[in-house]
Amino acid sequence: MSRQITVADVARLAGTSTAVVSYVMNNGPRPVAAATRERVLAAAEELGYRPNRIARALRSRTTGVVGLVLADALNPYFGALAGHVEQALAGRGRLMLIGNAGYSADRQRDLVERFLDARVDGLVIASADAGDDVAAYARTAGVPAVYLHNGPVYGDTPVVTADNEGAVQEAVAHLRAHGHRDIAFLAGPQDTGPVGRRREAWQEATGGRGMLLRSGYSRAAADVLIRDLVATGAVPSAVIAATDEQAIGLLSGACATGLPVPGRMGSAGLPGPGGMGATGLRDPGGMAAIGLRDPGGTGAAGLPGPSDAGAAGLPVAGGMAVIGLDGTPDSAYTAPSLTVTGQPLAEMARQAVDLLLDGAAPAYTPSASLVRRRSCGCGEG
Amino acid sequence: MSRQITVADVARLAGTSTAVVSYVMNNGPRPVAAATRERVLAAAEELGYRPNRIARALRSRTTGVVGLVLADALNPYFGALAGHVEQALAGRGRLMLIGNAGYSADRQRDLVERFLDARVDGLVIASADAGDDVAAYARTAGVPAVYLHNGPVYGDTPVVTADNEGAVQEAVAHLRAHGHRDIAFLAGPQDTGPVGRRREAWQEATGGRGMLLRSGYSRAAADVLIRDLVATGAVPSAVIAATDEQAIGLLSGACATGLPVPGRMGSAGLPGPGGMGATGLRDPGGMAAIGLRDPGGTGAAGLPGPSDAGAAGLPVAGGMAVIGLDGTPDSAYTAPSLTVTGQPLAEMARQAVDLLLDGAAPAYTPSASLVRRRSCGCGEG
DNA sequence: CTGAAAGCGCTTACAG
DNA sequence: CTGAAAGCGCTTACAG
Repeated sequence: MSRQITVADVARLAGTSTAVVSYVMNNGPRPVAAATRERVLAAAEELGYRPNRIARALRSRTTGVVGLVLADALNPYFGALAGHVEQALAGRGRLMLIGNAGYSADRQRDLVERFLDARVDGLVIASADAGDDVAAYARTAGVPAVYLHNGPVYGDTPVVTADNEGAVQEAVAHLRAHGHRDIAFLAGPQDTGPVGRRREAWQEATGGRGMLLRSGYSRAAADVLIRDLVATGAVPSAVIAATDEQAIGLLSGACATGLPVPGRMGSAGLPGPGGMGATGLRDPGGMAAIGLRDPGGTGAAGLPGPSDAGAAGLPVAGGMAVIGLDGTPDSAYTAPSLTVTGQPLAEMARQAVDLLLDGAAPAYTPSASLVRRRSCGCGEG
Repeated sequence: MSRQITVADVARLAGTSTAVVSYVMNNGPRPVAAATRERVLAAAEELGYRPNRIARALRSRTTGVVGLVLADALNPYFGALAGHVEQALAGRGRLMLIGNAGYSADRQRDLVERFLDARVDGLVIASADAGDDVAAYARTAGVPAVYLHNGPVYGDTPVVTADNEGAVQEAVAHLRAHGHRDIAFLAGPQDTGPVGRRREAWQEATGGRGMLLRSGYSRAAADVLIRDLVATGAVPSAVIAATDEQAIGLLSGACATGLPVPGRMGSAGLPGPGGMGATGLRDPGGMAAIGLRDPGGTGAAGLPGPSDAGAAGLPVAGGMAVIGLDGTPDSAYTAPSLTVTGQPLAEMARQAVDLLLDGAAPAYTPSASLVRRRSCGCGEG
């Protein structure tokens, strides 16, 4: 390839100065006569001139790049969030550097350092529970930062989140409408952050009735948890999972152990809409009906199957309704389809980007509205 | 914040020149006396000096940033791939710019232009079927590029992919071992790229027996497809889905319509391991046994349930075994758990990065090995 | 409205 | 092994 085309080349061909070329390319900060402008544009076009963003960045101290730090790049919730942030940034002419902290506070800190070194114009932190106030640290270095999804309780960095409390209230009310009285909550291992706020909202809405369950945030962790509960016969009749990942793990473990979701099986036992949809609303008395599952015979495979749990004669026999609180795209195509309170991820991403770039405080907290599908006991989907 | 610390500040404090500071910070290209080196390091430490990467980039024409173009950032397969590329890049001290083409050739082209403007040191293209040879275009501008997962058939840009043919052969052999003779294949809307190679491998391995199905690459598309098939009674007894997304959509639609996966139901009808695992291998005669599903009663909900399809008297009644060909992390926690040929995404990402940075041709095509779970008819998982 | 020139913070021949 | 100086390609006071 030949030498790079520079402002000097364009200026020469247009018969003007480099300053004017710059004014034209950037639409400012000085006005340029229309005729001159045309000549410059024509020259740039003819030469195939592309401004060197690195040189511009060095001189103007702005790179047009924003860094995104993700708690867990492999988690579809954060993955979807990243996609929306990239979109919002692209709409504002910015490029996005991405880094995965993998739930490590050290790695998160390290990532922030590297982004600062790369002279990003700003930082979006989509963090998990742990870690120190890296956004405040970034501001020390003169780089604006916002938290998305979750931020430290103290400190004055703005945080963009969905309406966690409202989401939980909707979920609780909906399960109540299905006749559940005791509604369990599946939280994280420890829960500061949004999961904690969701748990508190659940406690408030239910008066502390119902089990508090905990597992890691992975599908695997929730899968193991529900298998254990099935084995001990302590399965709740309804559970709100703090995250979709956990809800999906619940569904997976339930399927593997033969625990029906959402509700009790019809006598023929098929988990199709015929068997479940028609009996979606339970007897509102509260105690889940004890359904007959696996009446002999087929449970002989030796795995801890449904018959084992059923034989214990515990409430598990009625099955388990599940609601997830994230509303990731994945949740629509689980088996059964997952009822969620859908967080408006695109809107949250847009708010975070506007906040970062304009300092515009979000006008409202985007609300998460209930998406009724099958796992709660509704017949749809 | 105060003025930035520069090489000049460090040089002054260390009593040396800026050239020597640079030599120390970069370990070259000239040697530095140990004593001088110590003084420079101490001065840098004392001042909290952080090299300005923008200035370095302008001068040395290398940014330490690599761009990743993704066909679809919201697809977990590409999401997982992105995570691994970021990891591999971080291991080599590089930062990653990410961009989402959203299956649009135009947007992909645009992204490449912007990354080139940002002076990335290299480009990794994880593209879908469509689009022109953007990697060749990048090389025109002097920027190396590699394809990951998929690349154009012609042209001399290196492509890193998994062993698609081997994966399909394994999947076919495994379904045969389960007693299936006619094995369907779910391809994309059109299939150049890896999906096409997978389809061809299927055709070769099965001699063209079995249905060729097509749907979009989303879960939703495969979900709709299987619902249609159930409605018309044309459900294959075994299907290999070109992508995990499609396989998951199949599972979802199957659950919604009451179509059992993987196989025929035991008489008690529970999809637990007891009902399925014990009868995992079908009668090897070939024709799937027609199981009795939903023997009256519960199918009355009005939705197109299993009884509707079953009443048509077609092979669907035996249920459907499913295998996915990607092996994304998601696939382990579907309901039922999805049997896949697991692509070694981390290894592929590493190969692509090494190839890009060192020009080192991969020593081998990473093979995709079968992960047996439940959806194929195995009792595990 | 336009031009000549300084300077962003580095790296790198070049000369010693 | 070290130093003085040019120069990467822009933007931006400053002077006209």
